Amino acid sequence: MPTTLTARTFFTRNLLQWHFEENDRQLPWKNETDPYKIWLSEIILQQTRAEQGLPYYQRFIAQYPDVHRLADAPEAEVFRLWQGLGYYNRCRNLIAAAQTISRDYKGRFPADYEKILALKGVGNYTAAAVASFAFGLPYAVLDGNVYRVLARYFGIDTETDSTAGKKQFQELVQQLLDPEQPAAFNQAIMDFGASVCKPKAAACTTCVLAPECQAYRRDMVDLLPVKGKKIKVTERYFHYFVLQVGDEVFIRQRREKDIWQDLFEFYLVETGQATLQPGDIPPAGITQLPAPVFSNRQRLTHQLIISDFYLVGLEKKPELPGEGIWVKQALLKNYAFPKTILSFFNRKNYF
DNA sequence: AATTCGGGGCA
DNA sequence: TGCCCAGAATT
Repeated sequence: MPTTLTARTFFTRNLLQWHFEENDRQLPWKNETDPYKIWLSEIILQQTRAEQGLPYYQRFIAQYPDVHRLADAPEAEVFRLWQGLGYYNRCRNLIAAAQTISRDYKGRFPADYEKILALKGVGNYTAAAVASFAFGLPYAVLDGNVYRVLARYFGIDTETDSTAGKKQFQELVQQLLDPEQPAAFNQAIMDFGASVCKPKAAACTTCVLAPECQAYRRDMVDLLPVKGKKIKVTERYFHYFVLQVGDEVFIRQRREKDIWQDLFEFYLVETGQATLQPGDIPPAGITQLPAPVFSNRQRLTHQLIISDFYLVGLEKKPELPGEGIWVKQALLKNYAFPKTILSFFNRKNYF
């Protein structure tokens, strides 16, 4: 799909005009110039809606006003602040990048696209966002909004999750970028995708780009963009033994390469079926199978986690395989848990 | 090139 | 329910 200069001009000019006139929702990271805050907001917002990320952003800024504070914070404290936000490798990479900036760059965020891109957890999108918003560098962002807006406006049916698609859209948006005002362009195209050219129920009747929009012209708005990959959801059965001795509970940190890495959980027995079978009993001094006191289903992108929780009161701490710690209930708030575990805490009549 | 990393909002 | 969200890293 070759783009004419006329088309590029119309698109970019009208998009920027729309953005200038539109009173869109103000968010704390908009019109922000501190690269630390912009970077932090972008990491939090990866695959995350603004409404969901906003309270986390506010708590992070309050707790860690600058990159040194974040770099020097205890890892467990940062994870506790990230608890519930998901994609926890973002948190791990956030800490690593903060330490790189704090130590290698002495707290001075690099004003260089390649150096920004080299930071842990920073890919093409985030590097372009920070480079443009913080330093006014001419790098166009390519996120879910941009794919959608461009696929529809130019009538592109290339699969957006293919290598060819990424390349095609990346080159296109970079051509469309107004190098005189990269920050405004990037903000505009993402805001436009979020509020006008929405995934469902796009506001085509009032859209300022509709006159030149290929998808609108061909009545293909709901067919674009095209994604190729299908996701397969695996069912997993977790049996959590809430082992208690006095006012202490046994928890362990998930270290394996799996979901919820670095978060804490109870003693886990994972099986291939919903009901616990004789022989699945953990070596925890349990002589007979207890009945679950609570159940939970959590849907992740690729997995459905079905959990049963068993309350087990013990006289003395048993010998358990692997690593783990006994924690007083009052101190559980210092550890980061996945939502499945939090759902157990939040249930009525806990302990 | 394909998978896998959370969790929530929406029709 | 299925799709999507200010994506990135790993295999």
